[in-house]
Amino acid sequence: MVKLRDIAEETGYSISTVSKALSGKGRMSEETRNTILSVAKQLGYTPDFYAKSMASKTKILVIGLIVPDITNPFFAYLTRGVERACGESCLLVLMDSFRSLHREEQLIRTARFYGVNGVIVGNSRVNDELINEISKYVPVVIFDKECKCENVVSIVMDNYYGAYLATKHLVENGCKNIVHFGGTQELYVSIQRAHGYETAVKESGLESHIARIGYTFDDGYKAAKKLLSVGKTFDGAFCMNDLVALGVMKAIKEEGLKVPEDVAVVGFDDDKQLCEVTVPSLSSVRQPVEMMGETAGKAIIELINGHSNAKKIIFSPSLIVRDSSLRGG
Amino acid sequence: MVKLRDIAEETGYSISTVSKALSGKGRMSEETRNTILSVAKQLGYTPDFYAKSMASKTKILVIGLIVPDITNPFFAYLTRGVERACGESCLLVLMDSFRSLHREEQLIRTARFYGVNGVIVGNSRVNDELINEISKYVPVVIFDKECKCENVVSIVMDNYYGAYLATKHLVENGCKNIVHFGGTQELYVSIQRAHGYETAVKESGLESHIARIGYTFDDGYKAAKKLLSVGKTFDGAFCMNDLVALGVMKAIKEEGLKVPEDVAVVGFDDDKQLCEVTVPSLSSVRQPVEMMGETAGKAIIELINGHSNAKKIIFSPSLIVRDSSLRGG
DNA sequence: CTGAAAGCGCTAACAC
DNA sequence: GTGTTAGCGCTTTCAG
Repeated sequence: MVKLRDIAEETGYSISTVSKALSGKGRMSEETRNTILSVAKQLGYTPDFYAKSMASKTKILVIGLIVPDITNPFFAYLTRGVERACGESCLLVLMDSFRSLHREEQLIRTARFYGVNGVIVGNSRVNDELINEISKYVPVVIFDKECKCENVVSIVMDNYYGAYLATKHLVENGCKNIVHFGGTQELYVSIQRAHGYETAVKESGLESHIARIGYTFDDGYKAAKKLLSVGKTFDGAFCMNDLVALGVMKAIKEEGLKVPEDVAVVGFDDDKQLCEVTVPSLSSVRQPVEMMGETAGKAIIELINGHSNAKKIIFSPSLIVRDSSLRGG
Repeated sequence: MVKLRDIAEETGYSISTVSKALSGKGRMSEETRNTILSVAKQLGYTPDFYAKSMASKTKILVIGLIVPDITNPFFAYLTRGVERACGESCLLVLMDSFRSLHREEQLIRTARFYGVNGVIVGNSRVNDELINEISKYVPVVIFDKECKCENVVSIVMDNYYGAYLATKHLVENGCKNIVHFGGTQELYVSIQRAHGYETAVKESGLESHIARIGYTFDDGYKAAKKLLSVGKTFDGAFCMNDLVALGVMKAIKEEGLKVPEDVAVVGFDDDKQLCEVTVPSLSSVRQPVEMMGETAGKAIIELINGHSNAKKIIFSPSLIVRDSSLRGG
């Protein structure tokens, strides 16, 4: 690697003069500067980032982002939001746990050793102690989890309200018999969504029926198929996520029923790619993921800079109505 | 920030002893080590990554990955592949150009200033000169582009062959009148795919009909709609990508035709989420994106370590047959 | 306008 | 076993 000393030797100037010429800081004759610049270029000089960071007071911010799966659109959008917040002034180190809890813990635990000034944890299943522990060393922003630690801000979505919105919408579209195809019980967001659904259903004087299934297309398909096969009919379906909703829709169609005429369907997540591409297009509860990511980025930067103002930021979902739930009249 | 000196002062040992205790390198009494370790913990010591990297011979590798859009599944999978190659020993700095050519150039040009030891450019529209220029400073791996520079390895997909495969498959399923819903002419991959299609069609004694459209669901929908509305019928459609294919399928259904009975459809990219979720499920040409990413990661590591063996690595696509193109008999 | 010297926080020979 | 010393490559006073 060519370094300042090489340029200094080549030009006959001192290292510090070269440094100044390159950084444009000190005052010097045009000639000197030009000579140095051209020699630097000619030699193919690249400043040593580490040496630079160490010597100068003002270091560039490095943000670590830990996600369970970058191929999941949710986290891809989250990442993009964080990137927006980074702008030109921060580096983003991406760490993927490949859905392994063990690896996620490992990453959270070791991130601070890699020059990372702050860590954003997307949707963690990790226990609070660990977060608590590492937040002593480095600021943390975390998704879908509350944490009372000093250096932690939580970013959460009002899942309850999203579910409530979706269910009410089904009611307003004339559904009398709404099934919730929900997630497993251990996940916090599942519980919240189920809760929102129940509230809305009861408020409307209807009965609640929750199918605890899972998160895949297949889960939705099988559950709906089963229900329909035993003659259990329904005219509305509020689903855990878009994939489940599509599975449910497939089952409905196979039984000769029509969406939304016979059964109105609403999903969750508003994966655009998915929702707008199916026939009929799928209504869904939209989480402002990218904005949440951007907020997370800004929050971590503020934490790093020492003026953290928030502890918890709550985002509201909105309902995107498409064809799958819209009944004329 | 607490540093080695603080621990040294607190324990009464010297800085170097502390360093050795923490790194586990030197030999010393258990007692000394334990004292140091516990004081370090108590003080909340985190090693300075930059100082460490600079002082030690063996630095951790940092790979820069430049993508146009992380929310595009293609690049998400690419990223994941690179991450796999990184393992525990490399850091991945993700840089998103947000589809701005200007920003992409900027990123390519400045990446080397951020402690990045090698750069992977996913699908660049940037001209060769720039690549040429920066490859003098830092090793580069680039997608869908050939480059004869010293420090560059190219990773390419055989788009021609993929298109050929898909078209042949349609022919074998009895299609006599196959339309190619293709991309714009300026993109290299579009040209290649169109070429593969033409070869297959001519080989089979059929006529070629290429609709140069674009890359979205809407593009596909409108183009197919238009064709069908002027009475131009076809019984096979090979589409630029999966989104276009879904658009085409929608148009076909709206005209009262059935897929695959009346028109067989094949997409490109094999976006699983999309292909398996539609009715009928969509046949598609699969690019081994994640593996390509992993290969890219390995290649850049090899380049950085000085033993680059390859200049160009070509991947073959495969055809994933689902319901949209499968005719009984 | 230019250079000498100190120091960023850490590692690694080499002495004691 | 433990401490001394000399850097890593750069920035930044402070002299000249």
